[in-house]
Amino acid sequence: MSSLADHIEAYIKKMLRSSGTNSVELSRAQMADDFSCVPSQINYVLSTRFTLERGYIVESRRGGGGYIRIGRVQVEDDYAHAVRLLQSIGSELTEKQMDNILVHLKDHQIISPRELRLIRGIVQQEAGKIGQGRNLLRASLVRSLLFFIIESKS
Amino acid sequence: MSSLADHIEAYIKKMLRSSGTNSVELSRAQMADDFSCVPSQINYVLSTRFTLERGYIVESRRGGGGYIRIGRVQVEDDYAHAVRLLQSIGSELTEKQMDNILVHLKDHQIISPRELRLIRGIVQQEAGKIGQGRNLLRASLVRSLLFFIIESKS
DNA sequence: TGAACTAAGGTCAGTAATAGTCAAAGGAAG
DNA sequence: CTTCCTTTGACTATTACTGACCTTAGTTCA
Repeated sequence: MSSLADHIEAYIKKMLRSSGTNSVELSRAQMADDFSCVPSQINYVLSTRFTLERGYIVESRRGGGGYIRIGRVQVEDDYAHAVRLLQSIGSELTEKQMDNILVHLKDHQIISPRELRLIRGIVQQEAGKIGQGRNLLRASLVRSLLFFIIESKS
Repeated sequence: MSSLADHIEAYIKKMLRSSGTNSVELSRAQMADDFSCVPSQINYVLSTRFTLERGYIVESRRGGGGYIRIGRVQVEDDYAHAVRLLQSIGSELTEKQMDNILVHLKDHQIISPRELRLIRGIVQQEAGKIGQGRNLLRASLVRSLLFFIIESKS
């Protein structure tokens, strides 16, 4: 049931975890070949799953000896970083923005997968109860829940 | 007597029981096909029977390879009463009502004094940001934060 | 040295595959 | 008959995947 994009994402994350250097380099064509797909599929995965919002940096070079390098953003202090992320939440938050923040925090082990699911569930449930102002509610809810979690752990 | 929605509910619960993992994944279209109904009927069942208050988390994704995943979250007996209290929170909540609930939960050791202060602080902060609909926001915020706390402890 | 060739990677728009929303119609229990 | 729950379907939104075409960098050789 999980899509090809999911598999590619998982594979890259596994490479990242086992790299030790927080950064991996790969060949787009090679990758596409390994997964039997068109090369642009790799770009699709990168642009949907490895965004800056989610805490990843992607660099690349074309031409002979070209490459794609994927790194995780470096933070000195996870706690301070999380607080900054929280502060970056404005008064409105779309579902996609929320997801990016949650995945970012999960990938950096600031919240657990279970907490991520719970927050998503709670927000979905509450947002479903109102007609207007969902983005406003989402912002409040996510800010509060994350603040609570971070505060509880510190 | 027993409606189609009931059958679908029972079927999903049976899948959950026999899954071993406390979570099942299904395809909305497939499900609708199996029960010879329109796909949105599945949404109806999910939104009326598999709510957070009843102990379920529903996640889904659209698009190719899309899915609906239903997970179970279990609440211990100690907290069942608190959950019922949560359910009684309507769509609006005044500051006074909120305080009554928080104090009650603190007195019954469901939340700690620190958590009480934290919730009050968060709600005050968020409520201060908006002009209208404070009671609506308070209800969502308190319900969500308390649910999160209870869920995290059980 | 620079034109032509080779070897990467990037973009974008179109198609297909799912799921979600909402309001209206239907039906059963009081 | 009224009210509440169920069922339906038309319309919408999101996500995945593909292929044609574009850009950039290195290499070769007249």
